[in-house]
Amino acid sequence: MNHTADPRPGRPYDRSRDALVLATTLDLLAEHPYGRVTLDDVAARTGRAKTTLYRRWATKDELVLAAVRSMGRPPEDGELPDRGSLRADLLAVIDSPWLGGPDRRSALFTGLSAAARSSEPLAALVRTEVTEPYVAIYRRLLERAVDRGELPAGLTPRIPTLAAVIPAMSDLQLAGATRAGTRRDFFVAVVDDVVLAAIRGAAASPGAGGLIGSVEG
Amino acid sequence: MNHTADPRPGRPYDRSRDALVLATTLDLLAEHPYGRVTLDDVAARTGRAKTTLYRRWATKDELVLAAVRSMGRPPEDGELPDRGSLRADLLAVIDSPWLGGPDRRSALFTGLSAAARSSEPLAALVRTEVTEPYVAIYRRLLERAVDRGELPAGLTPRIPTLAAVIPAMSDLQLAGATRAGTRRDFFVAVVDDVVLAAIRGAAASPGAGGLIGSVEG
DNA sequence: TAATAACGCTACTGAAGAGTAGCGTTATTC
DNA sequence: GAATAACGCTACTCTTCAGTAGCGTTATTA
Repeated sequence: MNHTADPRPGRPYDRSRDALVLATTLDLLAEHPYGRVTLDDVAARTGRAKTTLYRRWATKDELVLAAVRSMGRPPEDGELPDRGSLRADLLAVIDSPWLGGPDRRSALFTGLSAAARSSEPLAALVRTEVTEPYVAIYRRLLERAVDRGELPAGLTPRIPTLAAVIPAMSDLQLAGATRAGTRRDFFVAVVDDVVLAAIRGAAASPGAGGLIGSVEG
Repeated sequence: MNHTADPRPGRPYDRSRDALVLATTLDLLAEHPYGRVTLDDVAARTGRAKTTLYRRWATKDELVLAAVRSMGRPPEDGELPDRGSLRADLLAVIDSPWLGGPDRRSALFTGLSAAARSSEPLAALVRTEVTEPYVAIYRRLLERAVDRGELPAGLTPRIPTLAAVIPAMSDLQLAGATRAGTRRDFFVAVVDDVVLAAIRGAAASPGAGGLIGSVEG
């Protein structure tokens, strides 16, 4: 494949399973708390020796970091067609295949959230690679809705607040809500509420306002 | 104080700081992931010897268990006056002093959610001591709203789904939303959206419906 | 074929943390 | 005062896990 490979002598790196290693790291992060994801497990589940993992990534954090980077990005402008309404746009984000769709993506976010608490560089990476692109999407969708006339022009958006509820609901489990439906069901319900409220003007009291934003005066 | 104390000879247990130990355990759980809350820390922060802690609670899990039990319960029917509207009722739940109010309570739920993933008995306890009473409150509030005529009588409630979003938002941090306001601000925004949508009929598509519930036919 | 470097494997080091043993001290009952 | 048991303290055991060392094997280049 790659004819520009380095001309070093000796056996070359076998990169064929690197992607599997990264994916498995994410899988484990979605399943267990960060502290219980061990490199021995990753090695065993991917058929690589632990020492081989350390030849690529110097520390556990660097492996997780690389795994996060390998996730790709949420859908960009071009891949996010205008569905004609704010509700349809938000549902399209939810159902985008990024990270395996809404349920797996949500579980993964839960794991990353916990991992970010254990390592500041990792937290920074999660912010730039996951949070900010995600927030940018919502900002764009709200601009569209304003352009469309669905939302008032004077809207002060509360993007991070909105973004917080859509991608991740780690406490669904705490509330036993998983038995009442999938995570996707939950997100759809939120979207239904949020959009209807925004369009009809949720801001009952000044300063409060709904998740999407508030309108001054 | 207690004249019915056991008549055993020897130095009696000094219970004076037991409550402090339990409270400190919860504080640490709100601050760090479960795996990084150590009994050495609890001992140091409470001025007790680690061995003394083990004379009361046989394992770390039992300590956490006792701490959860010591939290008390969310406000019961009698302590939850009818505020006249669903919105006011929900805000009253949010602002109840249980567990130190909305922000601390939310942080604590985040910690408990993580802890519950590490221990099945602990998960069961969190369900019965935290989740179920909390869910019962929402059920009661929705019944009131139906009685009041605010919500339609044929409502199929989605209580666990609603309960999931109100008490805990561990991923606010992931989305950087904490900088945009307190956790309480977030909950209030959710309530504003959810209530407005429920009252005006959010269920745009059958089967979907908002967080509060859907109406058949 | 010689040199090189990745491979898997086994075995290790070192740190952290749950849980325990033992001891001298202190508060209580009889 | 004697017996008892909790107290704080130090020091330990045991387990888990991040990270490393060394070795025989294998894939590659020159």
